[in-house]
Amino acid sequence: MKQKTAQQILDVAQSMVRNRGYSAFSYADIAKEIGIRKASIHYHFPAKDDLVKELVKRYQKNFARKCLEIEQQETTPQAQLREFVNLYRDGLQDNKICLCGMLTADLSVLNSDIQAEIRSFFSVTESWLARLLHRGCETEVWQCSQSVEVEAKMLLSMLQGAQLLARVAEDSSAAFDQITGACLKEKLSAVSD
Amino acid sequence: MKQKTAQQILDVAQSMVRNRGYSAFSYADIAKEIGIRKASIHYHFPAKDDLVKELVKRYQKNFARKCLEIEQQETTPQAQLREFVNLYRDGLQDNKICLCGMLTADLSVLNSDIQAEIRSFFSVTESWLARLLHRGCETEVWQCSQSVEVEAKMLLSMLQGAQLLARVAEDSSAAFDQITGACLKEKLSAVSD
DNA sequence: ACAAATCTACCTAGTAGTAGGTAGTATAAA
DNA sequence: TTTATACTACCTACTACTAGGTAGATTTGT
Repeated sequence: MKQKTAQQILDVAQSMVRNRGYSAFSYADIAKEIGIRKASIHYHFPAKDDLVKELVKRYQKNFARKCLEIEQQETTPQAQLREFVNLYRDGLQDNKICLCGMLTADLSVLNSDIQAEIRSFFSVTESWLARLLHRGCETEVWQCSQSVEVEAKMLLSMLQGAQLLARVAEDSSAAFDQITGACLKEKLSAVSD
Repeated sequence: MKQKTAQQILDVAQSMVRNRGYSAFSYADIAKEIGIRKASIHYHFPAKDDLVKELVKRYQKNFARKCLEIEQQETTPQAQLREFVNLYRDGLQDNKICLCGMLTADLSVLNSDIQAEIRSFFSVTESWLARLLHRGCETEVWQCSQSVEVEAKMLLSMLQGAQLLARVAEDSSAAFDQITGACLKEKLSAVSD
């Protein structure tokens, strides 16, 4: 039961950042949502930046865990790529985008500690995706016209952009699927499922 | 000379929104930058939302004009696509991204008027790009595996995402070029210039 | 003189953050 | 076993400051 409130604060904060961004949520918002006082949040996270930094760390940890789970499934690279893309569908129907995607938009108002944390997130994710693409090329499941690193950057850009553009559509998830589906079709000529 | 201050306000506001986002700039920031008082800004734009709405309208108008200029150049579709992508390089070195891309991240804190204005921007841009792709397909300059509309959405996503991800790189413009360059290579097998 | 534009001076409501206090719980000493 | 100490997790009540916004006087251009 220990640290229950702290977790709750992080959960609510994450939801708010993913929906509104860094500058558009306050300790008062979180306190109201949970039903505690602002000061209690300051007890767990002295400053807003402490909270957000912790948020990014936790997010990266969870994301890395999900990636590892995908990696450990004994399926084709195509299926793994599809699973990876599916991670980005999470929260879309509630107008939430990737925490780090949102914070990248807010990057210039964040302190350098958090900036570094965000950079790290993308760096790690990019490497993971590049490794997946590399496995696909090695097993000749698909061919990579350019370096897997650049291809990974491209895919990541497309995913972040698709999340963003999905927000302006009536049905966010459907819009996201349309865009990424088209991209997957190109990357993975024929997918079974 | 009429409306000189209003233009100046819009210019500074645009720069700030593109850099920090909607919630992270204030009338006080603009006033300080220009060297006038907050109240003077309220004279030209009674509420923040009036200012931002005007901002989006002006942005769309300028963007549409640039697109028209590209369209009227008597070059290949490839060159026009390249020119279009180049529009998205503007401001990157100052950590600025597309105004509407940024505001899409802030979408849930914006009023429905501005939301509609942003939706319109993407709708128009998407149509323009789809038409360009269509011309390319018709003249058999390149082949479109899927509908030009979906292809346009995909490209737009990639551009918005590339702008976002470019922010976390040391050299934003270079990162942007790397990502989009790879994408253009795929789309435009061989480009002359 | 008139009107447009800008000013000073203010308001209300919110922001992050702090000071100090209070239950309840765990630990340690007598 | 009682008592003293300290810690966790919250609270109320505040500070200093910033937000968007307004009223009304003053300046500026025609």
